[in-house]
This record gives sequence, structure tokens and C-alpha cells, in this order.
Amino acid sequence: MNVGMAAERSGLPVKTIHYYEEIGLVVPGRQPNGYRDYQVMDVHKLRFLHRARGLGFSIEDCRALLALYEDRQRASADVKAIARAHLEKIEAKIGELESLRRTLGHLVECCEGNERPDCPILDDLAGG
Amino acid sequence: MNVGMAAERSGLPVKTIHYYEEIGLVVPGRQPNGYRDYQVMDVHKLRFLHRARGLGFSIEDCRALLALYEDRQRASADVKAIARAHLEKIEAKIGELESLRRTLGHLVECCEGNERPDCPILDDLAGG
DNA sequence: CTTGACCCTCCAGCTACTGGAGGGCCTACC
DNA sequence: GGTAGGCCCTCCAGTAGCTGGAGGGTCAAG
Repeated sequence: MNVGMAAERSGLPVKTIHYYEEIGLVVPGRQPNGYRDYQVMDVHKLRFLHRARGLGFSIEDCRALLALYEDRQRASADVKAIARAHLEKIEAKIGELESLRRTLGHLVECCEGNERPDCPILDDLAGG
Repeated sequence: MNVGMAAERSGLPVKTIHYYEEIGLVVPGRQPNGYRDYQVMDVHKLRFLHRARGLGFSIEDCRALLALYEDRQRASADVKAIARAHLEKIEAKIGELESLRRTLGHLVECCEGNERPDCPILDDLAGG
């Protein structure tokens, strides 16, 4: 199957699929005319990547997950370790953003937002 | 003052200060020997950038905020608009990450994490 | 006169794509 | 047979915001 069809079935843009091939994630065969030739299993892997990236896993996480996905012998603990590490990163990021939201929200509330030049937001940025 | 001192006083790495010069955010004068020469006001601006970047404002937001910071006539509403737009982006990002956390947290809980190959995480990635 | 700390410029790389140029292939229609 | 449009190819450059390194110059102390 051509790359356009693989894109449609996996939900990934063609350019992204090219990129995944370039970095060795999913490398299809080629048709006699040079066009990429995707098998059903390749499309499964692309969909897997689509979903995993959507959950915020990094490319390197995805590479590891894909290897585990293809390894019928792997222990579920290996997968869980990657997922849990990622979950921790997400939680840290949420904590960070919430702290930002508090600070910035406070500043926005304090600012009159009128024609006058007095602005607690700039004052904070300058002085903090 | 040399870039090293500006770095120390602003809290930014030297490389970052170079970069901010390259993109025209804070452009210092030069000493006769070619070294960068930072004034007190430049350091204020660098600290301003340090704080604003720490609050997650993009470089282009920072450029706008810095222009407003230098403009004694500006209305506080202009600043507030940028801050509020940024706040909305932060809130959207938090919402996204929380949804990720729920999904991923659920998967991690469901996974036995043992020596066996059955793994709901991979099953979800493959089938979702 | 040498050591070490600082400074300079320029280039490459990171993440994960995205867009475009400039071309080939393939099918259908006139 | 010619052409229009849609697909495909490779290669290069750019995005954000730095970061690291190479290869060199400058300066103060001992």
C-alpha cells in the first residue's frame, strides 16, 4: 500500500510517516517504481505510534514501547516502568504549570487593564 | 560590564544572553577590545526576560512585553491582554495534561507489572 | 612567561516535525 | 498522443530556544 493510504489508515500525516522512516521507527519496503510499500503490520505500528505520541510519549519512549510491542516475550513490568516514568514527568509538568497559573492569574487579576500605564504585571516582571 | 557579570546579575547563562542579543532582544555596546559591554538597564532587561521566560512567556511575547516595559506611555490593558492570552494557553495545556494523566494513570493501574507478557498498556496503544 | 579565567565568532545539534522546490509516475479523458 | 491532476520521490531549510564545542584572542596574577 502507498504512503497516502498508510497515512489515512494510521491517522498520521505523510510527512510524519516519512520522518518515522528516516529515524528508523517504521521502515517499509519499496515497490518497483520506488514508492513506499506498507504492509498491514506497518500500519498497526503507525497507529500505535500515533496513539503513543498522542499520550505524550517521547519518540525514544515510543521506540522502546514499539520494541516491547514486537517482543512477544517481554514482561509487562518493562512497559509499566516506561509508562510510570512518563506519568511522573506529566505530573511534574502539571505541577509546574499550576504554579504558573497561580502566579500569572494573580498578576492578571491585580492589573487594572485600562488606559493608564501603571501595571502590576510589568512591575512584577521587572522586580521579581 | 562584561557578559559574565551580566549573567551573574541576571541569572541567565552567558550562552542565553548571546542568543538574546542575536535575536535583538538585548543588544549591548562593545568595549574597545570587542567584549560586550552591559549597562545597568541591560541587566534589568535581562532579569525581566529571565522572569518572563520562567513564567512561560514565549520569546515573541517577551519581545512585546519588553517593548511595553520600555514604553512609559503604554496602557496596562496591552500588557494584560498578552498575559491573559498566555494564561489561557497555560490553562489549556493543564487540561490536556490532566486528561493524559487520567488515561495513562488508568493504564498503569491496570497493568500487573510482572514477568508475564500480558500488558493492558500495549493493548491499548495497539488497539486505541 | 606561563597559567587560567575570561572573552570572541562560527558551526552543529537537540525535538519532532513541517513546508517547499523541483522533479517523476500514473490514470483518465479528449 | 497529449495533457491535466493527483499522487509519489528526494533534498534542503526552517520552526523554538537554546546548548555545546572548536579554535582562537585577551587579560591579570604569580
